[in-house]
Amino acid sequence: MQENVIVKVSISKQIAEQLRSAIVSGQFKIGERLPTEDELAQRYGVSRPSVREALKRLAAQNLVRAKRGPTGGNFVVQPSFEELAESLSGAATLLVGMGALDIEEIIEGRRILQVSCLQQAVVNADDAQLRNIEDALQRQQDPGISDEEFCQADVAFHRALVDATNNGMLRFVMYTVIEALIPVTNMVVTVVRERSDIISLHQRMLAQLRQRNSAELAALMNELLDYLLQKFEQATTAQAQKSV
Amino acid sequence: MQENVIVKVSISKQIAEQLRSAIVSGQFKIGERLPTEDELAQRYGVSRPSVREALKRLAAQNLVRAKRGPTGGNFVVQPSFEELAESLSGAATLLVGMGALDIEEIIEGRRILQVSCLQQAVVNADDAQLRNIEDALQRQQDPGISDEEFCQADVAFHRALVDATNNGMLRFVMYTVIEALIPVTNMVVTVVRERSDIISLHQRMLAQLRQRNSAELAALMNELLDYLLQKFEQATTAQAQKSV
DNA sequence: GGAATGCTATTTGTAAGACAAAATCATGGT
DNA sequence: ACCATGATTTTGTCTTACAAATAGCATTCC
Repeated sequence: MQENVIVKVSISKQIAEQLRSAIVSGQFKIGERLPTEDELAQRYGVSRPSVREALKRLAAQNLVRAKRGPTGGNFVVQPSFEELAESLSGAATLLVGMGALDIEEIIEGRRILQVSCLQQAVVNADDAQLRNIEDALQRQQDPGISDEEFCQADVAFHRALVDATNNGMLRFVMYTVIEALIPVTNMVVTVVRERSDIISLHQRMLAQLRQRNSAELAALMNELLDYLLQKFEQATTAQAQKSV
Repeated sequence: MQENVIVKVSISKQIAEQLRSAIVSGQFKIGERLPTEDELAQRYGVSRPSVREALKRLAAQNLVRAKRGPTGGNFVVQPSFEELAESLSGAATLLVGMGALDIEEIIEGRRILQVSCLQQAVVNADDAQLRNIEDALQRQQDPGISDEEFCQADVAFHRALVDATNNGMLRFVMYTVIEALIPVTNMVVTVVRERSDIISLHQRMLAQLRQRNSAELAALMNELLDYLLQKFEQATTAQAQKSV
């Protein structure tokens, strides 16, 4: 059965790839149950642990989900925006955390991307989306919340802005960018402790969005990012001095 | 040792998460070898297969890599742009393939994002990057290449454009967007078979980029995406009729 | 007769032990 | 001095077994 080709790739990886392509090519439809682990093992002529390792690889990519019991098995799962965006964000924060991207780059990239998103939002935002933005802003204004909650509301605010573009591709991509900036926002908020400036800018942005004023909105976004960058540099130098 | 808390989450997943956070928090540095599977199993009080399943989850996220032999082990791997972008693209094509994003959205999103990237590229592109763009364009012009090679060159062209922004964040994000459009380009090329129009547009874009003409460049990008959208619709209706 | 309860079968989850394969290093022979 | 060979370490894979969850069925009690 085994070809005498020298394959360096581990069996579990091969099987994971085969299953993956079988899934994406539609051989296994969404929600469908794929064969039991024993059956897969038999079909591929390998042991169950190998099949399981392959399935875990797919599970890590949110492609399958396991369920126990008679009606259980490994099911092809509909990858949701949220999960996929989450794994993207995980990758992005990894890049940030390991220093592959520096803060200036991130802010500059976000400036470019987010300004253009706002122009799209000016055209497409409907009332419900404006309300979502306002909700996030309201949460942010509560002085009783913790720093962490403030940052969460901050993320929610920017996500709501991107949602207002009514474009799934933009949402998917921008979630990653927004998430990557969290550490910065976090640092600025916890160290410099300037919530009011951020809130004020957000309020003005929402007002301009309501008036469909694209140019002013872009200017405000630039102002916000300038502010973040400046405060971030303050925070890092302050920390550097404190540690000396 | 085991708390009597009822944990529904599988052990391998828990361990994967613990190892992951240990890695991203810097407890295990990049390139470092983490303990042997036996040692990890002992340390966490679980069996080796469980540890292995956890490691496979991390391997699927390109966080660790295994190597055999005395100097072997599971190593924390430096996540490279290319690998991360690849897994992102996999997620994006998944979204496309499963119909969570429609083509109009993707093209519209790409229009917004890529036009702003080009404006950044106008400012930042250096000679080497311009050469890379030209190289990809050269490859695309060879009439002897297959459709698949043509699409690869097309991707390389657009990637080179994004690389010219000199911004890692943009590159990271845009690779995903570019990849998501491959099926469309592919369809247009294989069904409609119009390479020359695409090449011509690319040539004009490169020329305008060389002249640092931001406005004209944006217009050309819009023209290209309009063209793709139009041809895509032609292709789908043609296929629909053929299948009737 | 109906409903609740427990039993059973199925399927994933976890464990333990063994051997194979790769790769490094040391040792011995030529 | 250099090459080869074997020992050693570590991941890769297989086998077997049992635990846990859960759905379906049967049984029993009211």
